[in-house]
Amino acid sequence: MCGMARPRKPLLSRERIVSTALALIDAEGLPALSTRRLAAELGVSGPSLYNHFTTKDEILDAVADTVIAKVDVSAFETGTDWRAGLLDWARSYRAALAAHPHIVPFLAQGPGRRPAGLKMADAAFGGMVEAGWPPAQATRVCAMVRYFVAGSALGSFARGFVDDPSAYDPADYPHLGQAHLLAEHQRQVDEGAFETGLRALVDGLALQHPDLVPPEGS
Amino acid sequence: MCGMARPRKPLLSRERIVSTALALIDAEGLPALSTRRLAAELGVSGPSLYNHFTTKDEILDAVADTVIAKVDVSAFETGTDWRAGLLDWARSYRAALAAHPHIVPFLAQGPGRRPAGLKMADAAFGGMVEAGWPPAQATRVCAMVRYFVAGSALGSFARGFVDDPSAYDPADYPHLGQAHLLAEHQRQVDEGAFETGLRALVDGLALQHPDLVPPEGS
DNA sequence: AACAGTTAATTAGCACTGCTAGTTTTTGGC
DNA sequence: GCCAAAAACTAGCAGTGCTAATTAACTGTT
Repeated sequence: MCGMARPRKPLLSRERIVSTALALIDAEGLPALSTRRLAAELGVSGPSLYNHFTTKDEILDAVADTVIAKVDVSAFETGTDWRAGLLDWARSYRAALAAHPHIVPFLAQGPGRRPAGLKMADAAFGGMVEAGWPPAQATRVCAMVRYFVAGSALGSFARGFVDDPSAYDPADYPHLGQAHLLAEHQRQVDEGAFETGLRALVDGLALQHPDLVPPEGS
Repeated sequence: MCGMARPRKPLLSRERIVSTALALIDAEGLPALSTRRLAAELGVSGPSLYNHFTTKDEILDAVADTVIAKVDVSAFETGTDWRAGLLDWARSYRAALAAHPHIVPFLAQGPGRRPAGLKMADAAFGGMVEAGWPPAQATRVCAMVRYFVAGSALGSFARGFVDDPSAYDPADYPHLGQAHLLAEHQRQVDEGAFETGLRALVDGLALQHPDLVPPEGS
């Protein structure tokens, strides 16, 4: 009987699974990624995936890892100003999430155990310490930047505000204009909120630690 | 036939469904909330829930709403310093999420359309405008605080770091100590990271808008 | 070269999910 | 007193993640 058993050349590989999973999520959203659907996309039937991953969450972890791996932390390696390092890192971080908005909800639920996330945290932490920050405080600063970026990404990319504000009674929200309810308006706000917030965060940190701020012309 | 049809007194109500759903989530986590399980907890069989809610997500939305409804925005009503308003709001917001950590991942995915969330945003926005902030910037500031709180809550409360760091090679992360991988350490970091970050955020905003900061002794 | 063990695909199916359809009985308004 | 709505029920559908058992192709040992 020739009922396709083991093929001459493997049909699957961890890489191929991860990349088509990401493509599917990007194209149709997180809930569209079922094991059967992903397998179909790969030209393979259902449980074959479990020869390469032990669990669906493991696949998603791998996908999340490739997204985080694209975050640029090079600004910390060159020994520049820590403020520039934080700004560059945070912007690159946000950009990496913006490139794949549909996976952000999953990603936000546990950025700890994935190797790329740890590598990123390690680089940021190392850069801050090298810039003179006490380790305990450096840890806090890196954590807060991560929180801010993740929260901002969630608020922006996920299903945000409502599309039809007419269902809401403006009298219930005396200060908020109708415009606040519109998704389009929300998108514009987010752009500014992230930049403004990031700047305020870094400025505030510099204010709390004036000794760590290099003199103007250097 | 006496096969329990409509009872004399209604067994269910939206309130009772929402409160036991929240209790179940608090006790056993978000994935434990299935319609059948929740119905069993209510002494009722499965699809009866759909007489009161049209969808499971609608139930979750209602649960999330009751959580957000506990956020205290009174600091904005009294016409105090906007900095105190922001600080109090953010802390109360975080406390409300910390009280029900298991629902945070759902809550973070779309805080826009729920009435309590809108009410909260309305109060914060109104307070900032009353304190002299231009509306466009007030919107941004409120959004960034929401992002920070949500991101912080997600990073802290969700399944964070790994429990057994021995599975990781320290050589891969030269700066991070083993302690960074421990959940317990992470929890302690979060406490400080939120407060430090919040302060930095407010300080940085005050720095960007010195005209909105009242003189010291008033 | 024969054998064994691992690998990578298959199909069948289990327990569970959210939800719909249709039934039955009680309630509340005219 | 009647009739529509409300609120419970049972049965069941399509879909979910995942396991078990099967088959065939590679790989390494003797």
